[in-house]
Amino acid sequence: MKTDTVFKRAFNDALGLIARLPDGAPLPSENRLGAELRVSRTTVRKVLTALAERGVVSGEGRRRLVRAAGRAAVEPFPEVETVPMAAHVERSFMEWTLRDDVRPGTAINERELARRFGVATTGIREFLNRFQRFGLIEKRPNAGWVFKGFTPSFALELFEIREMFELRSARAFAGLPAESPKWRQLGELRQEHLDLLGDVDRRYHDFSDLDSRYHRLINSAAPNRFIDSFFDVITLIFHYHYQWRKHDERERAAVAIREHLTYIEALFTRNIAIIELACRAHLATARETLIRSTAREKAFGGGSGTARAAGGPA
Amino acid sequence: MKTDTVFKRAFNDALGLIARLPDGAPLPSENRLGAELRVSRTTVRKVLTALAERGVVSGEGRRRLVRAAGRAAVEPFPEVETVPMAAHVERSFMEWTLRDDVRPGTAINERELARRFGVATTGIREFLNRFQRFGLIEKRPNAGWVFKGFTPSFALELFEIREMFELRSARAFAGLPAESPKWRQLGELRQEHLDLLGDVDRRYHDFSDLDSRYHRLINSAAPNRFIDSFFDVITLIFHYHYQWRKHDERERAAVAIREHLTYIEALFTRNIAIIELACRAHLATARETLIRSTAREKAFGGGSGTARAAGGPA
DNA sequence: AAACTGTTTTTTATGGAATAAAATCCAACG
DNA sequence: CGTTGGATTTTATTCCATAAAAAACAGTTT
Repeated sequence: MKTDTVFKRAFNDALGLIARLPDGAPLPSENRLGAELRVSRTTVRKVLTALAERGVVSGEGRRRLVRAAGRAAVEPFPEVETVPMAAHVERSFMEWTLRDDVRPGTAINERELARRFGVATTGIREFLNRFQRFGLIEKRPNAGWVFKGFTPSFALELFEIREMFELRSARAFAGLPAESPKWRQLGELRQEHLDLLGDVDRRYHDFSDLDSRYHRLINSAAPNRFIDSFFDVITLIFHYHYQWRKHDERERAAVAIREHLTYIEALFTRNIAIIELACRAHLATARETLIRSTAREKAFGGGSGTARAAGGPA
Repeated sequence: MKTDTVFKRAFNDALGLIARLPDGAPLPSENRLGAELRVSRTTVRKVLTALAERGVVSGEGRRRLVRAAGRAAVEPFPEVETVPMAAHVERSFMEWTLRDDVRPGTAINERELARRFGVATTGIREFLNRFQRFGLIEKRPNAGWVFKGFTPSFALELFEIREMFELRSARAFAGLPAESPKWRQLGELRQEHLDLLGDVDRRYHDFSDLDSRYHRLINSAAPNRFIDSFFDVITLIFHYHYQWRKHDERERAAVAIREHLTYIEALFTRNIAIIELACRAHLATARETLIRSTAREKAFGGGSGTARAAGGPA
């Protein structure tokens, strides 16, 4: 059966929305709410019914009002029930590979993962098919999947492409006309970097998101769907990687922020040679960090997961 | 239920194998047959049983013999029953978009495609999830898929990446040591090009495959999973594109072969500047061909398929 | 008429079951 | 002892059913 995470997320968001309205205020129209909550009217109506049942809104049809009295008592749905299955599976999979230190070459068993993650095999299959493009798994028809692993060669291949793409985008960015709004956005990001650097001891874990937004801005100078798609790979890898390798996290973030700032200044000069220098320097550091971490993963023992040997049929 | 295309394909291949053996010859062991037919022993045994039923082999266990008498009478399974569902869906989808001239922005309806292609919706979903990375479709959660189309911008973005990758690989190829076996392979491919050019009037449709093998050899000089994956996109697009746009096909193939030959000679010089020149020239021609064809597709009317408007929920 | 809500239809997401194919285990043969 | 074939177990593929969500349709109200 389809999960109702969409409804539950929308319900929770609606609670937040209502909290900002005064007692007795009229509710926005169903269409407006739909746009706000990013769901169809069907789901909006379901949310409204649920809110009415809990006494947070009163009235019917066009005459629905906010009831402040009920607001405090209403429990939102627990966070876990609002995450879509696809996201849950992705997260579970990445954590499985990282926590259990799954070895390169390990066979992936659909049924076992389904059991482990608490979903039907269909969900696993769908995830694996989508995830294939990330280069970490490989399909052997009629014989399952193989986990190829966070190996040093994975990191090297990833960064070879990343460097090509990033240099190309940085050059495109430098060529943007002075009146492009992207220069302003770049300035804003510079400020965000400075703010984060000033408070890096407490907020270093915010860097992952800032990093992604920065590189996304650079890429947006000359959009290309294949580059965007590749950047999804980077984002995913770094997201989980940062989450998992806590060692020296603060220090690594601080270094990266400073490199970004140099890179940003370089962009403002619009001098290609200077830009390439800053860009390459930053990517080299990032590559070293990732490679060091893959090597470490390999050196450690462990590897609990499914471990059927992986070879062709026959 | 799982299809038995693997069995049927193996059965047909086994018939071909047996045709080459003399009457009364002993059959290879089950393991050997499995390796030959590229299936598991389970399937080999199923094939052997089927062959025995049809009187093409006699005996049991280790004492199975070829019976020439029966061979001629045995019908192989029809070709269609030997193609795996995934391949069938892919082909149907590509033909659908090309033949019906599906417009950019058209919503893709899982059920309708399932009916049209004669498979369950699961098969369509799986295909779409895998196919997403090709950049021709896009998913809108809970609201289906959109066909983004063979637009000129698709062709431009495709070729921007292709050029980056191909130049990089060509440079790597030029740097291979003289004793690398790839130089010999390159020489063999040069000969194949010459052969094909000599008989291009009859064999121009063989170019698609040669093209793919040639570029794959170049890429193999410095393997990178992301480049290999991107090359799958190219291969698919060109495969169907060549199959569908028959106009000037012979002429286009002849031009491309000549460009390849120039490119190959350039590689043998190992002079980077010359190589880049030849490579860029070839890619420029290919890009023009593809762009011309996308423009044409857009100019024509038609667009029969599912045509629900594509927008976000609400 | 435009924007809204009530109702119905269509479509997607997900679990489950049945079968093909692969993998494994085991006894017998050479 | 290594290889082969027979029997069994495990796993992947595929179809189907059902609930959630979106979309379309049809009146109402302002």
